[in-house]
Order: sequence, then structure tokens, then C-alpha cells
Amino acid sequence: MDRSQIPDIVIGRLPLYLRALRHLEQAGFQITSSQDLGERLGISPAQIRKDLSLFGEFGKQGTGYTVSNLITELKRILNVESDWPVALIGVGDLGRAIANYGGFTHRGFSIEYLFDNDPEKIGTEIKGVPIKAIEEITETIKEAKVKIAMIATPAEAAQAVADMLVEAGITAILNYAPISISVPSHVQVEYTDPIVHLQQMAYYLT
Amino acid sequence: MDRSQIPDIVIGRLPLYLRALRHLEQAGFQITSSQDLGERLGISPAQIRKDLSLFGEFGKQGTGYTVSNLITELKRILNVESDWPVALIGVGDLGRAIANYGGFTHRGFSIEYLFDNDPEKIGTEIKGVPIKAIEEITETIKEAKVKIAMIATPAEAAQAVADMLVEAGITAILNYAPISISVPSHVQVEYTDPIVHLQQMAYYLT
DNA sequence: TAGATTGTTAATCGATTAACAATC
DNA sequence: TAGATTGTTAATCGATTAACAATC
Repeated sequence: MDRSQIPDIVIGRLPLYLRALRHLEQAGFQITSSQDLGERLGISPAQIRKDLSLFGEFGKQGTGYTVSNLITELKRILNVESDWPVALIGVGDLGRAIANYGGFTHRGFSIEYLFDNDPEKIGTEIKGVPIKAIEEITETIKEAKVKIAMIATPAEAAQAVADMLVEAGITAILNYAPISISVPSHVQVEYTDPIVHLQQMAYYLT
Repeated sequence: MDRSQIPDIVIGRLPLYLRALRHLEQAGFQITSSQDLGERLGISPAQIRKDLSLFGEFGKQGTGYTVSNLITELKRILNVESDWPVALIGVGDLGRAIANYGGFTHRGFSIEYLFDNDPEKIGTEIKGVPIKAIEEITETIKEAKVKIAMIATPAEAAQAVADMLVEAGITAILNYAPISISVPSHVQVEYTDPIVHLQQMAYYLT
């Protein structure tokens, strides 16, 4: 099916399937079923089958899905067969934790560029990646043709940084700063803000 | 309207409204409109009015909404008028960043309990909060009647920690570990995993 | 008054689920 | 063969949007 007519909400579930499948693989399971996956993820089996069917026929009646095969297919569909280089802007406590996190590699991403505006930090490195000055964002990213960036600056700086990133050719931004940023329509933005999740749960607390 | 029949998806948007309103307040705006809020958030004005109308009439025809008033109402609705005590389990790079992050207070949460299994860390403190041993989770949380916890352990430990938390009386868990955990139905779980967001965006990259 | 914006209804749109033939 | 599970259709369910009377 034409990629452009797959609902966004389906794309959002594929990484969850992939994550669950990796754990199954790690645990030694070679096959699984929509039923099994659904139970693990809290998603109905029908929905999982429907989602996957938009991209092809990956299962076998009476048997289910081969874990390794479905992983390969999902990685291909999601465009994460190899790791994309990623730029991280803001190397405070959070940025440092992100840069040190080993979980990006082999899942589609590799943090290869770090930027901060603190002269004390510029020139130092994390895991072999040097921290550069904010002023170097445009040139560095343009030259390296980086497409993905993460913003881990304070809220006040996020919009200005986003503007620089867009200017430099970034087309996907994961924003850790607790503020909505505005970008041209050809640029994707995703947000990660723990407060939003916590407040959502607080609603149901007594 | 009866709290229990408000759609989940609406509750999920209220924290976004609240966050945008706080920024408006900070920037000195005293009134706003569904149009204005919608533009900032990328949500239709009709949807914002519809969402709010489920809880009452907070606006004025021809004028819009008073920022401070809507903030007050949303905080009341979301149950975050004062800060809930929160326990954080796992004080590695990420846990440390979370514990040092100042953005929880006054937004409904206050990290007051830290746990880790590293003897080197146990007994030390972050921002005045002592790091306790994992073994003390049950007693500490039970005694203090803490309801909310965040898991920032490695994936392998997450399920075991979740089990202890549930046993201790926790009813809301924010899971930073990249794995689905299973808990009884009276316990809420939210996930925050940057890989999921990044993979979702990677799909659209060329 | 004129203009603006709410709150709400009804229509539309889209997502989820139930069910089952196909088939391994 | 009998049992299990897929892929897919049609029905259901729920969420979003358009439109407008009410009214500030």
C-alpha cells in the first residue's frame, strides 16, 4: 500500500511492536501470534493483524509470525535498518544522560553531534563525541547532512534552536524541552515531556 | 459531567493546554482564545472548546478565556493543585537527570524518595533526598502512602521493580525503561521511550 | 451596535472490533 | 484430519469538525 495513505496512528504503533518483538527474540521465542503480542502490549489482536496487513502478509495461518522475520520487516518499514546520525543540542543533566544512553544504537539512531553554549563544556567530549558551540550547528549539520535532532535545552532556548536546526536542514526533531515549538510543515516534531504523562495519570488519582 | 465518562484522549490533551497556558501567562498574556491556543498547539479550536466544555463553561463569548482562570480550573480538574510526592527508582544517568530536574515542582509533583541497588550510591543524596536501597521500597512507600512512582532502571529490572511498587500501594507508574510492564488493572502505567518517537519519525524520512 | 468568540449540536470522518473464510 | 491463526470484510464505535445561535 502507498506509504502516504497509512494512518499516522498505525505508524505510531509499529515501534511498540518492534520493541516487543525484540524482547521476545531476546527471551528465545522464535514465533509469536497477534494474540500473544496483543496481550503483552495491551492492544487487540485484530488491530495488530490489521496494522501489519497494511504493509504485506507476514504471518502464516495456524502458526503466527516468525519473530526474526517480523523484526526484519518492521525495521525495513520504519526505515531503521541502519542507524541515522543524530544531533543533540543541550548537554545539561538530561542531555548528558541521553548522550550516555546506549539504547539508540542498533535501534536506528546514533548520536554523533553534540552542541551546547557553555564554554566550559565546549571542546570536551562524551563517549568520544566532541561538544561543539551552538554557533556551529548550521555549518556542521548542513555539511554532514544530518536529518534528525534532539533538543534538550531549557524551554527558553528551544524555539531559537529549532529555527537554527530547520535552517540547517533538519527534518525531524525530538523535543525534550517542555514547550511547543513551531516549525515549517515539512519538519516533523515529536515531544517527550514527563509532566504531561504524570498529569494525565493524576487525573485518575483519588 | 461524570469524571468516569470523559474520554481518555481528552484527559491526555488537558496537560498540553495547561502547559501552553503557563507559557502564555509567563509571557504576560491575560486572555486567550480557542483559536490562539489551537494555533500554538496544532489542535483545532473546535476541539479545544469541546474538550473544555466537558468540564464546565470557562470562557466568555466574544472575549475568550482568562489565562489565569483557565490555569486554575485545569489544575483542579487534573488533580494537581498541590504537588504529589513521587518515588523514583533507579538513579543512573537518567535517574540522576530526572532527580535534578526542577520542572516537577509546582506542576503537580515532587520527587521525595529515591531508590537504587548500588551500594556506592545508597546513603548519598540528591537535592537533599537520600538514596535508599531497593529493599526498602515496600516499607517506605507503604508508610508514606506514596501513590506515584517513576521507573528509571535498566529494562531487565523494570518488571520486578514494578511488582514491588504495586505491592507497596503505588497506583500510577511512569516507566522510562524501554519495556512493557504488566500490572493489575487498578494501576496506571505510562511510558516514555525516545526510540518510539524517533522510529515513528524515521518512517517519514527519505 | 458590530465584531468576536463561546458552547453545543449534528454531520462527518476515521479507527477499532467482530467475525469468518482461507489455509497452514 | 482437527486445531489454530492469519488476512480481510463489514459493522460498530468513537472522535473530530463544521456550523451557528447565543451573547459578551
